[in-house]
Amino acid sequence: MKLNYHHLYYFWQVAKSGHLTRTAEALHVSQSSLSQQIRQLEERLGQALFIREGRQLHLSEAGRLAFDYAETIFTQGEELSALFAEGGHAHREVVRVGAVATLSRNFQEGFVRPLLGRDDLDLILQSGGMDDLLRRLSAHKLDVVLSNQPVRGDSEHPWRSQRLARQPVSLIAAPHLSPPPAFPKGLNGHAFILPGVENATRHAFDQLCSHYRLTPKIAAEVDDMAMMRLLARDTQHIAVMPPVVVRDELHNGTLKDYGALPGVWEEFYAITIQRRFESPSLKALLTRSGESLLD
Amino acid sequence: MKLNYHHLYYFWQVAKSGHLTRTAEALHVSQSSLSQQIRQLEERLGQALFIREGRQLHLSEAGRLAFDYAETIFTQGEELSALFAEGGHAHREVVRVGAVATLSRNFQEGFVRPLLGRDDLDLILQSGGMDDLLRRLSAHKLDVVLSNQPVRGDSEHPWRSQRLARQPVSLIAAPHLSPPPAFPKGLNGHAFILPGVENATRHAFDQLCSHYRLTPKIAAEVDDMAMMRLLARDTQHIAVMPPVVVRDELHNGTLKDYGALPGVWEEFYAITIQRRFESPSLKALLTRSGESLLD
DNA sequence: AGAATCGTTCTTTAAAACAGAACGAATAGC
DNA sequence: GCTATTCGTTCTGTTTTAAAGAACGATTCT
Repeated sequence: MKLNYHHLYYFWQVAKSGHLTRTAEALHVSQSSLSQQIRQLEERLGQALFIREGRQLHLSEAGRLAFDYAETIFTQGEELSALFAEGGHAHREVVRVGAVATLSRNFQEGFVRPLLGRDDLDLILQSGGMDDLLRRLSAHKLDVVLSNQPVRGDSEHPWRSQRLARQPVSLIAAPHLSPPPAFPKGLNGHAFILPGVENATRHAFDQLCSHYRLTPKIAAEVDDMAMMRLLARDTQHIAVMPPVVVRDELHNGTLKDYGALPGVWEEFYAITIQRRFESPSLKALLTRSGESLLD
Repeated sequence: MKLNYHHLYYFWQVAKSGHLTRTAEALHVSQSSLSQQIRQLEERLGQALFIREGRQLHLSEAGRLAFDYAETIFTQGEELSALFAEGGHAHREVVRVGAVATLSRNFQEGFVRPLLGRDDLDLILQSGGMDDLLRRLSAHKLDVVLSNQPVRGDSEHPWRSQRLARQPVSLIAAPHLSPPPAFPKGLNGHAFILPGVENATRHAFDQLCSHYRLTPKIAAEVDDMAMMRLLARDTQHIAVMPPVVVRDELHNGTLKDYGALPGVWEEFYAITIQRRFESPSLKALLTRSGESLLD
């Protein structure tokens, strides 16, 4: 015997207002019909949802419980309804990508590039904090989140982290620096622009320094890759970052790559929710080889 | 013209399996009936949900969209159904409290104390990280989250942060310490056990030190209040924390309160979701005066 | 006390969900 | 390449469910 969602809907409406008659008028049904169907729902669930006090209806504890569920159920339903109501035009395919704000813009662009030429779909790009993005992912407001670190999912939030690419991390600074910084010696006398301590790349860099007993001077700690790019360009300090971030500057000679750090990688992850039906375009994005994302 | 949830349910079931006939058998309805009602849903929404290729059904883009909504809708519905199915016994009132793991246990206990004696309700206490707890709050898995810092809600997540109490923060250490630590002088030569930098109390403490030009030695940074309690008890360092955390030790003389820090407070917040129907017991908890929570 | 309000119950009527048969198109077997 | 089978759709009539209306009882207001 299945749960009758129309009965639940009526219950939800009546519970919201607290009045049976008024709700009946609002829904254009008779109060008798409302009353009956709510009673049927109660019989189906095996418990009273309302406590009848005189001619007033109060939610029982079971009713409060059911109301909470009904709230999310029909909020979703009305959202769906509204989605199809607007315009009524056919739904185009849409891919919604979230990216942590600190991620390289070039990488983001590389990721979505195959979608840019297509006029048969809408691309939505949002940036934000990790927490915020994951919440939107859980709420099905995003299809994928790009991040530089994986997240482990649990039963409640079945996230899947998939490494898209890894990128060597280099010493990057103005050209013609003297003495030219070289790893591991030849770093003395230079100051560094580093990713913040939260960053996995920073962690790897610190370990590397510790191994070679280096204590580099830190000029700045920067989380945002776009910001780091600016600082590298406008100071004489050495930035530790993936070359992809400053691809343009390396190309036109504004900046110079002084060599990759051994064993240090910036990694890029795509975080998705396990869905039964993935958008085919998104699926294609995720199964590409990592290299094509970074050139 | 309202959305027909039973049609949506059939659509969901068929979309899951991809086969109309098999689904019809599983649901004990005729395939003609299924086919008809899915068609009615498509007419209602104004778009095809399935693309008929030969005798196969594939989800259209609109169908993918609808399927996502249906998934959350009917997952909720089945959860509700299961909840009432088990036992069938009357639902007792339940209050589910989440507390950030680093929060003082004594405070937590003080908060829920009025509920402990009552055998007409179930109390569920969960601890975890802030993100995790807020997610559970949003999913209606928790009724309230206790934290030492407020969160600002937004339209998507209408969280309400309510300050329950504020508590002076003291210098706490072993008794008979010489020289006895006193604020602001007399802190030299002592090492401190402090809350982590994320903590609002730590921030206030740092500002205070900066104002008096003190640079205290830091022996340890600890986020968890229970851990801090242990360290204060088992070392000769000075812990900066609210006395409520070590109420028992202060009482039996294991530890001593060397005085409150001016203007530094540990604050306690209750974070709730704006709900139409609050549990009356929870409501009572939240409207108590702050003092009764801390003694 | 009397009138009005509100939810429930009973009976009848309208609407829907449903099943079965016929149909057409696509796949599978020979 | 033909036939048998599978699978979704459409049309018809039947059954089930939802809805409306009237009568009722209880509560609240004046």
